[in-house]
Amino acid sequence: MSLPLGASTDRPATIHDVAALSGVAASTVSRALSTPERVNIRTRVKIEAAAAQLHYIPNSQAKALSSGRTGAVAVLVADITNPFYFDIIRGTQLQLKAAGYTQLLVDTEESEDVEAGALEQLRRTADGVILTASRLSDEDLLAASAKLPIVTINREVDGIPSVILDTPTATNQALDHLISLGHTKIAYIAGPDASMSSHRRWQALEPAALERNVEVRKLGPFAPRTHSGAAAADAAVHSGATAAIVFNDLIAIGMLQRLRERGVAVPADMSIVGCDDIFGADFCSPPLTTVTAPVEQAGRTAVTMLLGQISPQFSATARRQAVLPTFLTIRASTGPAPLPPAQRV
Amino acid sequence: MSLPLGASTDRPATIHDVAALSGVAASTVSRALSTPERVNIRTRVKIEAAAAQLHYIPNSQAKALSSGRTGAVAVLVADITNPFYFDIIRGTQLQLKAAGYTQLLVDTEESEDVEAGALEQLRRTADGVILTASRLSDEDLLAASAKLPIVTINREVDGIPSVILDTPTATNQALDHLISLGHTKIAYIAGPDASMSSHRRWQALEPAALERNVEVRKLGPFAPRTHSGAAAADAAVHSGATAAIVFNDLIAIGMLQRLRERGVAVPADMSIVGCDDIFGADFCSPPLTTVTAPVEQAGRTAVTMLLGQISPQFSATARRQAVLPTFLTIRASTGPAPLPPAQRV
DNA sequence: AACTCGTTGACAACCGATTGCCAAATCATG
DNA sequence: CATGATTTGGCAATCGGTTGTCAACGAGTT
Repeated sequence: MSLPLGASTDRPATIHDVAALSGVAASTVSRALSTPERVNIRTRVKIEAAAAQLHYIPNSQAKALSSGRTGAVAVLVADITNPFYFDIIRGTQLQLKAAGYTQLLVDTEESEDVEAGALEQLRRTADGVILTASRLSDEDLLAASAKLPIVTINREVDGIPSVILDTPTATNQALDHLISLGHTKIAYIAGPDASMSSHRRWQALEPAALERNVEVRKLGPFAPRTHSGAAAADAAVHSGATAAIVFNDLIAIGMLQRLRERGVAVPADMSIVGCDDIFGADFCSPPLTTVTAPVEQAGRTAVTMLLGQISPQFSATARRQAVLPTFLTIRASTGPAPLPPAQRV
Repeated sequence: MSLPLGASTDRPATIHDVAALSGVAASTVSRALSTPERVNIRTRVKIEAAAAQLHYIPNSQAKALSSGRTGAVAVLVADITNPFYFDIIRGTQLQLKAAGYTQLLVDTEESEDVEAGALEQLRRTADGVILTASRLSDEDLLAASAKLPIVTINREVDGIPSVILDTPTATNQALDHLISLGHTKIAYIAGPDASMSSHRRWQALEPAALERNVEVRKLGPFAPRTHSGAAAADAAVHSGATAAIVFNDLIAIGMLQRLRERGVAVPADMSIVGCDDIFGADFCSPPLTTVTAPVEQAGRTAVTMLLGQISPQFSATARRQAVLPTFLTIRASTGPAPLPPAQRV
């Protein structure tokens, strides 16, 4: 395809140009394009022809200014370079484009301040916001949602629609998996203190461990980066655990690297379970046993919910809560517990 | 930090609210905020206080409409989920934020049509565009650049500022590396036909191979995805090559997986060199020998160039061309060429 | 042909800023 | 103290659309 040249060496056509060319008023052009059924079919055809001829593209700024709707939805992520968000971004992008919306991607740099500031800005710029792993307090979130339609992902606040990836259930599955392999001393490598997901998993894990009569110790917090994996690995080894359930794959992969450096064999000496099943989890060494979540679907679902809030035309199918199931994917980073030193000789 | 609540339960403050509160005209408020030196210091203080009290945030749509500047820069990438772009995105995001600009991220889905359409749209929405790995023809690119400031990354067109990652030099280095290991039959796994980078590398590789008297065969094209790696691996094996220089790490990692499935040992039976040094290249198995490029810096440089075009205040430092050096990172996926079958027994 | 009813299209106000132009105010100077 | 030079501040037009209001028009009915 070729860019439409020729007619448009000058400035882009406005609605007035289209009106002049088709011999009607500007308002008629506006109506013909936004509510075609309220305009005579002949006039409409004439206007559409003129618009096509001039390559007319409505100015979205002007549209937003006069109508109050921007046609944009913001997606806030904590860290653009965290592969976990790729699929969210792709999912939202896909669904938004299909509905004729534009995606505004904002990186909050894992900072509450940046997140709050962006939210305030966005109030004018976007018709709604999708918040992933928000760092804000419940009160701030509620206050923000009073001003602007919001859907959260992996964060539950009463009164705010949300999409939750049910990782706690799967981490408990992971616990059973490890127990069945003979592990009795297990570490939980926690994520940032501000992370709801990390808390929820621990809250599920702790009672489950008690019930099954195994020891699970919480270590951390650790930043969700591969290089935090070194500290996490050292902590896990030092704790005497033979297996670790890790906040996310980024840290888990970092641990894999560190353990290899230290000569700790995975899974012979220590088993590792990650979470998220990000890009790379299947080809790291050894391939990571991890909790697989339908992340892209979470993005799509969040968009659907948000659009339901924003525009009545989508609201028929609108739910306000969704819990998406996850499952344990077993690869090669988990194996039988090593024999205790006493029994070795 | 807490969201600024209280005063703003109602709609956001406008410039008129600020003007009313401080007892001046709206235009004075506008001037006080954009050209402070042209306003009496006392008035200015009064206005600033009022603005702060009302949590005034200028409406960017209105600003764009009246001033013609949107304060946004679009970054077009072929595929958001390709890790190569992560660092570009991070680099541009960083630099744009520092300059007070907003980043508009657009996924062109590797499609020329989508790219052209987006460019046309963006003409009103963004002050400039950064194009990564454009699929457009030179003519279309030039036409587009006449309407809107453009900087390209990895694409050279006369008259358009560009940032080039000098991968051809490094792939030739890779060639020498392989030759020094004894390889004489080498495959070049090509990227999409529309990719300039792939062409440039081949154009450097072919004469170099001739000169060094080794055989380099071009195979492909292959889509820049991990799953294309399977076909690429099979093609490489079938060609009889003992080493492959691969268009990018995504394909290279896919090849690694496929080769393992087929029982072809890397690097014992075949050596692999990737390109880009993406996330995962260091922890795949075996870790990938690859061409490391300063991708994030490319993003930053592109922004600097673009801003130089857009606003005179940055133009002092503006260059119009930049070629960024890359280097070969040797990991474990390359090794000595296997002995020819005849010599084995 | 007169009348009603329902459509269709034009006018104008408005969204929230920027900016050119001019008048008022300030200040320095003779 | 009057005058001119220089600031400083306000009015109003403008950006490109949307949308409420209302007049004009055409079709259908009697």
